[in-house]
Amino acid sequence: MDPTESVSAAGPRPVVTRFAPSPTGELHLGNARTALFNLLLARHTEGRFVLRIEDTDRERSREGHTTALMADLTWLGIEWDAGPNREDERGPYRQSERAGLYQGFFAVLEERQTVYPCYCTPLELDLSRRAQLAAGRPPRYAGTCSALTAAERAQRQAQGLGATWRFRVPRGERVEFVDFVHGPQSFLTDDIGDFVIRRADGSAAFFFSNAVDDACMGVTQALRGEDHLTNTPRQMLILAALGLPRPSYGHISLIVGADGAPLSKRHGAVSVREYRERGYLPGAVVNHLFRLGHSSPLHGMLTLDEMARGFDATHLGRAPSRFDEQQLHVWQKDTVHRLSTESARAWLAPVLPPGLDEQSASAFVTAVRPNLVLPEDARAWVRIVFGAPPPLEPSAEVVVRGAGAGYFAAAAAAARESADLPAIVGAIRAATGRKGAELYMPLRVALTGLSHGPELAPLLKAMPAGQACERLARFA
RNA sequence: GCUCCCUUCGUCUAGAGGCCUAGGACAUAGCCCUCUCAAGGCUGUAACACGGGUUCGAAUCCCGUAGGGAGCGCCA
Repeated sequence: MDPTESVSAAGPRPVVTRFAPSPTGELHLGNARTALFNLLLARHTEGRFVLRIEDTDRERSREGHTTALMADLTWLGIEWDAGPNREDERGPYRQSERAGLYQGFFAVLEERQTVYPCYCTPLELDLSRRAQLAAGRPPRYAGTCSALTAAERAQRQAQGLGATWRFRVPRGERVEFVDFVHGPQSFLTDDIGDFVIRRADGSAAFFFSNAVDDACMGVTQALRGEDHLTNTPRQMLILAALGLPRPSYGHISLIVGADGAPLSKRHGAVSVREYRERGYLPGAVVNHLFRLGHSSPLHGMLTLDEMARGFDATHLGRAPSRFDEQQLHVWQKDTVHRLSTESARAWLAPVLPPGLDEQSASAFVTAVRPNLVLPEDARAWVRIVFGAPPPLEPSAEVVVRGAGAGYFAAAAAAARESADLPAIVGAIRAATGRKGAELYMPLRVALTGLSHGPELAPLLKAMPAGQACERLARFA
């Protein structure tokens, strides 16, 4: 089936996708990919992409995380049509501001008696779970409070026990749906315990708020992490009980580390922020994510628009994909090579010598950029170009000695006139008759201390006035 | 423990029973170009997790095994 086509009685509906993070931490690479794919899925047609902040857990949600999350998405170039800072009639887009709406739908469920109050304490529930696990059974809610009489409820309430509200899961039924990534799915309701949809403090729990919001916001495709796959029947049950439409669901596998284990701190950086701080560019990150768990006949660096055009939800992979930093490096290198001089200068600003004028900075950036992947790679070249004359590595020593004083006398004389490579090389050639590597290598080595590095001509131009001449004269 | 998901070159993947001697991209190796590195060009190495079926024919369908992952929360 084509998931980009959602058909209702009224005909094809425009696609609405969403990214619904909870602001309990930094934007994880896996979530960033989910956001990207949802954006692309919407943009592939003329659909809408919405950002919804799932901050119903007051203890763990922090406003700072929401701000950071949006900043990271924006940095990646992921822009939403509606969200916390772009409210419209379907909002508000923070769940913490939707309590009234949840209350309304909750009242419907209460009236239809598909929910009931549960007075079990966390301790009791924990004990029950352990006991079931120990007995080799699935740790499901035992149904202790499912058949309480009005009198029993009143009694518990009188004892001052707080109540959560559980959804009464029908017995002996089958919930089926077609996951647009994994294909047909079928679950037995008997495997699902009655679950909490309203916490003791009155707030809406995930299964409930998430499902209700998808319906209310007109979401047509819910593309999310595979960790939600087995939870989907619960949400379908809620939506069905409420008579609300459900989106079609698609679940993408999680991103794992190089060792195949779930991406975690021990793999190094896992958040978008960390990559940004290390100097990775958004285009590189996004191009890498685009290929993770998704295949496209398109090759090479793509813009978000090109990705959107080429995005194909039928080509979403089912297997977990590894986040391979080596592949990210390839995209990063490519991105760096394509930067305009101004952008490259800004990108390298943190490692450039303080107070360097714009023109010198541009010359430097132009010279070294082809050899960089990350800003830190430029540090060595900053030292070589702007610092004290670099010491010669042993092999370089040999090269310099082999060239002889006459070589460097000619070189220094020419360099005194200008930092123009052809002119300097021409003078040396005339004086020594050397050519090829014999001609160039002593020059490189005397100037940089190394036998490898960026092209000499731009490097020469990047050096402060008189620097080249000085370094060459050392060996004359 | 139970339920569910997953397994093709190093990596991302194409693959819907014969078009597969398994294709592509990146990585990698060699060569060319070249003052070195990078870039570019050319050529190469490299995979169907395993075992059984079904079939004239299986990467593809079925069963099992192994390995990985998720869910079963007053987290989302």
